[in-house]
Amino acid sequence: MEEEGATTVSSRVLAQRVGTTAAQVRKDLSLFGTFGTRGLGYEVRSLRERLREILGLAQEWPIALIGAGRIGSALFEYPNLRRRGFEIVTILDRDPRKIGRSWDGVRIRSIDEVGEVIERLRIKVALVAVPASEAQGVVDRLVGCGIRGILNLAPARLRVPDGVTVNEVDLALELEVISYALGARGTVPGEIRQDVTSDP
Amino acid sequence: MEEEGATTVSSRVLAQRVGTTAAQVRKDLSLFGTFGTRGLGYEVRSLRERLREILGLAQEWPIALIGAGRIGSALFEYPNLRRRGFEIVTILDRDPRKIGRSWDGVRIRSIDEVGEVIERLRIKVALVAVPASEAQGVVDRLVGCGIRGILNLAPARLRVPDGVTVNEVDLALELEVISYALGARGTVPGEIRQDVTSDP
DNA sequence: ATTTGTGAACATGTTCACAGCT
DNA sequence: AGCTGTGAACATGTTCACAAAT
Repeated sequence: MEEEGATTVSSRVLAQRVGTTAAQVRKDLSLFGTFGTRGLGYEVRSLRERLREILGLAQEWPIALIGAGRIGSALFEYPNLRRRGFEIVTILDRDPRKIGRSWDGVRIRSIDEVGEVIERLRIKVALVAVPASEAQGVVDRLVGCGIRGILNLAPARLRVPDGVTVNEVDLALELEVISYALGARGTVPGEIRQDVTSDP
Repeated sequence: MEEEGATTVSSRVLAQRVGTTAAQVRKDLSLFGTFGTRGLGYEVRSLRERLREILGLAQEWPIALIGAGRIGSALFEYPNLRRRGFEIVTILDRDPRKIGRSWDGVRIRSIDEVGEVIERLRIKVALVAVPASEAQGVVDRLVGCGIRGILNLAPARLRVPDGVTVNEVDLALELEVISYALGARGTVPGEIRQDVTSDP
């Protein structure tokens, strides 16, 4: 909206863009403080900036990519990560044939170097794209080296100590959700809503 | 559990495996019917079978992959989809250099053939892996041809008519969730819980 | 006139705790 | 004795509706 030249925006318009209600937007924002001006709405630039801070996105996040297979490669090339402030700064694998190669200037290192690299590059977050059977072992090493957040693409349920955040993305599971939604049950509660209800 | 030879399982054990509580498991199951035997628990094989039916997973789902780029390629090679009952049976792209090639015996076709292919192969679900700028256009065509479910990997908010299910996977967003969780706020409400609470 | 921020009302989701069955 | 299925109690999340601010 900033790029579109908008200087101010109401909860109603925000809600429309995002697929929720105006009241919801206001209540959600209110949990973090007071952002708007009554009668006017929210100042786009300052709202954006405050939200970036709340979400921890004011900084760039250096990311370790674990697994230089096909999925790892697709992730590495995925331009959206960088655009959104996440930069893959190291790639780790255990296959000797891959170690030593570079992707776009980023060297693929041995997983054994994980401790050294993570410390040197101050990495806190890792993208795990290894086979499911290796995922828990890799994650244990990562956590041991001080990684605090993990985005896991392997279809494996990971066990991590308190204080480490894991986010799982399982594409087969997402397809299963669609499968259920298409069942002979009509519209399913909990389905993604695309329609906007707004204040009366 | 079936492979492990278990013939019967309690809500408590199911809950542990899945990261929730025994009461939650029982309540959730009860919404779909009555599956267990008091005093004994659930019969593994029959529970599995009933759940497969409820989720619509008793059948194989033929899937159309839209976009033969890097992400599309990674998805196509991803063995887990097939293992979980989803088989990519056609690949559509608009790049003439890709059309006509085959991946592992599956021909890449022009997106213009979408209607014909979807009908012939009885495809109801598509995996959209095209650039964000093209996503809405592609989805409109898919919906026009009778696709009922879409798993969207492009970071674009899609508008679809009622009766079509869309599921969005946005990796940058998942990293943002981690970014927020790592903020100086301690443990965050809504975070994935790994600890199991069970009935007393 | 317009729009926020927020208690209060309402709705949905989770846990408790126990009767009822094996 | 052990475990399910489920109302009732409790907790969390959403919407309403309006006073306060510009």
